[in-house]
Amino acid sequence: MKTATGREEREIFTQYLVKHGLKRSEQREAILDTFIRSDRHLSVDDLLQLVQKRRPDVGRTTVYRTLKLLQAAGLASELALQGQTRFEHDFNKAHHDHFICNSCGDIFEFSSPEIERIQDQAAADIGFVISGHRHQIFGLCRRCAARPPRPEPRR
Amino acid sequence: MKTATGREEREIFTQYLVKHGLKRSEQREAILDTFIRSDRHLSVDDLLQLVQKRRPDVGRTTVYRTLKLLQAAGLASELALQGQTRFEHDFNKAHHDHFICNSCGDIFEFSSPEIERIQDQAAADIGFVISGHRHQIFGLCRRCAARPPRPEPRR
DNA sequence: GTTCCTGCAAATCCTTTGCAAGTTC
DNA sequence: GAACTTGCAAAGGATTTGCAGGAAC
Repeated sequence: MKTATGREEREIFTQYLVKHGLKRSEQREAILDTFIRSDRHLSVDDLLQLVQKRRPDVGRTTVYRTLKLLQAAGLASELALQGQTRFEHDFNKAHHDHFICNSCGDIFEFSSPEIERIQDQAAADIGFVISGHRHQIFGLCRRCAARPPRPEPRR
Repeated sequence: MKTATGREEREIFTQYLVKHGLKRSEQREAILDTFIRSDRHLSVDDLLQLVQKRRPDVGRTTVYRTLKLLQAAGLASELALQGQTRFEHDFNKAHHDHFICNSCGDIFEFSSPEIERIQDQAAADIGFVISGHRHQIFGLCRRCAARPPRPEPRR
């Protein structure tokens, strides 16, 4: 269970706005708040719908724009995932990797310092300076793997 | 240096077509051939331009359609890369990971059995059945890292 | 001859941009 | 009041689809 106060995130966002001469707004706060409360990996539409439950007047455009801000502030990061673009929290999160179920779409996270170490070494070998990484592992989650496979996996 | 005969790939593709009641065509062959010869990570446009050098009459639509076939046949795979979609060979290639230079866009590959092992273990822990993975590491390649950093990293 | 392929143009999807009206500072 | 935000609608870019003519089987 997570407390989801998001106090720190809110502070970071405010600082980011101030630092860049931007202004707060109810929409931005509603979006950040909704984003923080949800600990899932959301598409733009998911987030839009959640926000609109609270404030039906928030437009899709503003969600796009605010997500850009959240990324710039280091609070969110984009996850390009087989056609779908999703966003996840990027605050106080260790580098982590994703297990993505091809059947139900669920995403599980895991992190491994050992993998970090190996890739740092490999990077050093070729003189590459790492700034970030993205590791997606596809397959079937326990639940879906247990189910009998569909006759034709439909692309 | 690679021989780039692509004999095996061609066979696989032919078998795929036959199995699915599809037909061969000059365009498809030209596209497959061009794809095989290039061992880079291509965008649809890159591939289109290369193919058109040989056959100017090949349309973009056909490239899209043929790439879908190549994916279905297990010969190509899509690489979603910060806005850009690219395709790479997916035949006889060990699982591998990518270093992607944020500055020049170059892609370096590396593979690590040890990373494979770790992720297999992590998957087993949660009952996840792996079918594939995609690992992208962003940063600066040796050449670009050596250059003095730009004043404002522009978003 | 039937079925599949192709290229074009149009349609679609996702995301960004221009702009007039509303907010924040 | 000046500068920033917003939502809408329009624009943009990438990919897909409908269709008539052409090619493969």
